[in-house]
Amino acid sequence: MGNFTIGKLAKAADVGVETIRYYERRGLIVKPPNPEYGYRQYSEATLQRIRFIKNCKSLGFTLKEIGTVLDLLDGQEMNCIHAAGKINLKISEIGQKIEALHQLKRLLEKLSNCIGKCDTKGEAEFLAEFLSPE
Amino acid sequence: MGNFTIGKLAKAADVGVETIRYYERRGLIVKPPNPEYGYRQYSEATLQRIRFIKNCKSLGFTLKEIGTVLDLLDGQEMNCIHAAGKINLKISEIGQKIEALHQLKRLLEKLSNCIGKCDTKGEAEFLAEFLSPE
DNA sequence: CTTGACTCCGTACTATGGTACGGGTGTTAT
DNA sequence: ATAACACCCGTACCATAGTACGGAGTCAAG
Repeated sequence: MGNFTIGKLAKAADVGVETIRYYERRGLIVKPPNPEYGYRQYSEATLQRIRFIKNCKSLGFTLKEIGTVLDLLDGQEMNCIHAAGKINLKISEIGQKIEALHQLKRLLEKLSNCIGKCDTKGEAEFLAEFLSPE
Repeated sequence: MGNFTIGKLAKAADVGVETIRYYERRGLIVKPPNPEYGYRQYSEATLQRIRFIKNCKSLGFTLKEIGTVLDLLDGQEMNCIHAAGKINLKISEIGQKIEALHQLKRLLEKLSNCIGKCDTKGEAEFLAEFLSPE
């Protein structure tokens, strides 16, 4: 266990084989060295990395942004103060996304309520509430 | 106030003029009717719509998804039960995104802590925590 | 009443993030 | 041992979301 060929890894992470190769080309995951004989072997850690990338992507981060976060996690950033700054920036960015999602959720909940009551409200009114929630 | 030419609107929403035209082509915003003479006039409501789209995009939604949400807000979805189902689906999707962002935030906060203490942890360890947070 | 900035519209190009293809080689199930 | 299937690698193609361009019309300041 914990050893995959590229096809197994792709299945486990639920992405295409080509996606994995693409991430290797982009430097998001390391390509295991070409073995003396047989196929490359991928580790559990790589599987986790791919899942992480998928996750972040669905949250609106680009592969480039994800790459810099991975570098931070890898401890590739040698300058500690610089790294800390980047991390804190990301943390506050994430906080903002969370807040925006909460607003969006409240908006849809309100809409759901109106539909339940067969109440009708204009779209402009809803968007106004979204943009300046009370 | 509340009346914009396309250029003013683009500036106010902080997008390109071409982006607005693109959204019109995609049907995300309505193109004001061609006036007898002169330029089209855009309303405040359109500005809000574009800001909404920008916002949702940064949260990882595609333009297609955003379109269906806008349709719901517009009350275009005639079948109430169907609409309510879609809305509730979106709401739970958003809840999941919020949870994922919280996890990611905790992960980076932990990382930030380790850096503060000049403590070092492997990337695999961090990702493992992210994927199965205690 | 002209000149410069802006709009209109169609078409073409770009960047990002993959996805598909094809020819060759390696592996495995029967 | 020989299909049938998986991997390797390079290159080409694709969808999404814009971005740029060119030629014509429009507006508004001096």
